[in-house]
Amino acid sequence: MPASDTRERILDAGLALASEVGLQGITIGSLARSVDLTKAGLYAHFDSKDDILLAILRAAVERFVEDGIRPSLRETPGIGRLRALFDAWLEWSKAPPLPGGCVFISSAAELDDRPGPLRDYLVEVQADWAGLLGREVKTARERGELSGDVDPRQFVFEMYGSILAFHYHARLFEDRTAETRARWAFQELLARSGHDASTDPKTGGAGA
Amino acid sequence: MPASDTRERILDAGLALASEVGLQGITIGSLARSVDLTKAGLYAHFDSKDDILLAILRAAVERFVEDGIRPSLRETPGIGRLRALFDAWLEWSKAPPLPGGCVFISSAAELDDRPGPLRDYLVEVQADWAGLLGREVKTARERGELSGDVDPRQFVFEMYGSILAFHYHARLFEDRTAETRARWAFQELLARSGHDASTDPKTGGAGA
DNA sequence: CCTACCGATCGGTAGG
DNA sequence: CCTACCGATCGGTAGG
Repeated sequence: MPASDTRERILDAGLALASEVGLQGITIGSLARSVDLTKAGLYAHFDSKDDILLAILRAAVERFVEDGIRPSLRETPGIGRLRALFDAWLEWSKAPPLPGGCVFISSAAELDDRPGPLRDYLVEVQADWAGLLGREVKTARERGELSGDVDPRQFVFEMYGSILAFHYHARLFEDRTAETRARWAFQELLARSGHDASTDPKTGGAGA
Repeated sequence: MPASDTRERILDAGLALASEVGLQGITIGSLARSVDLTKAGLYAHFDSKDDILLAILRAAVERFVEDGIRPSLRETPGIGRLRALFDAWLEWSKAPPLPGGCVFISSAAELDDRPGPLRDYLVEVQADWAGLLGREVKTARERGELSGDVDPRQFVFEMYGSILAFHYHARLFEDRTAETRARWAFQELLARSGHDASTDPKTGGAGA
């Protein structure tokens, strides 16, 4: 029971569209056209436009969990896993399985001012993500891979900084060095949090 | 010659509207209503919607230059001025003279994917800003306030990170600690760039 | 899942 | 700066 092939097709097209024009930029008409249905056809699968947008956001989350989080959880808890999560995050922000940028970052800018179920869902999802990263920082601290006085929330705040600056520089400035700079910033964050880089399995890829 | 009072009124209202619903969220009708004109009234002052949006973006830049950059330039070149610029930037991102968030950040997410004069202007303005910050980092380096191996572009990249993470956390998560975290991140950036914090005139405000 | 349609609003213009 | 209007599109629905 694939839930409905058409529904999946709609969400795929919606995800692609959202990454290009933003969630709010999606129009019932444009979405219908991109999936070769009439507008009424869409309403056979969804109740309202908001219902569609929410489903698209959920689909994006599913993909990120599948492609980014799940594989990272196979890494050893602590620094190793934290690094894998950062890499997955960066990879996703580069260009998900999508033409435009990261749907979460662009929709955050659109939604931060508009109360409603869409915003609520995004906040919930992002809080979960920040929480997961924070717990991994704690684990690394407990394992002695990070120094005892590292503040997990501050650490996660700065991880967000690297990713957001990457997204901004890569997409607006079309700056090819953005990825290297983001990795470098993360490396520096690890270093000043008491992580001994000389014990890393792989330290390459950085260098301003 | 105040250029036309009405034009100013339109831009003021447009700026406020843009910060709430985004640049692209502005509608000729909604803008006309918010300034108590008819749509045709707007076209007595502007040629097209894009013309209006561009003028709004220009008005935002003027304000930032006036309120943020200009006063900072009175500070001593180097660290002092860099700190003033960071503070002004953070202050502006908090809530400009505007209800919504920073127009440049939100419009960057909207425009990064849409070629055109609007995007071109934003890129130009942001590149100028990054350049100005970069030159100030260089000055600080030459004055011996930052260590010789600091990379100005990497430094500016990380300043962007702090501001963007602040904007994201404050607006989406409604996180009250966001400002403190951003200042802390900047302080850490200075510290690991060889700046001796003990010589600062004012070091307060940080503390995770 | 389509045809055919709803009232509202979109960006914009003619003419004054 | 307004009235009056343009064709196109918006989100959505009735009825099948």
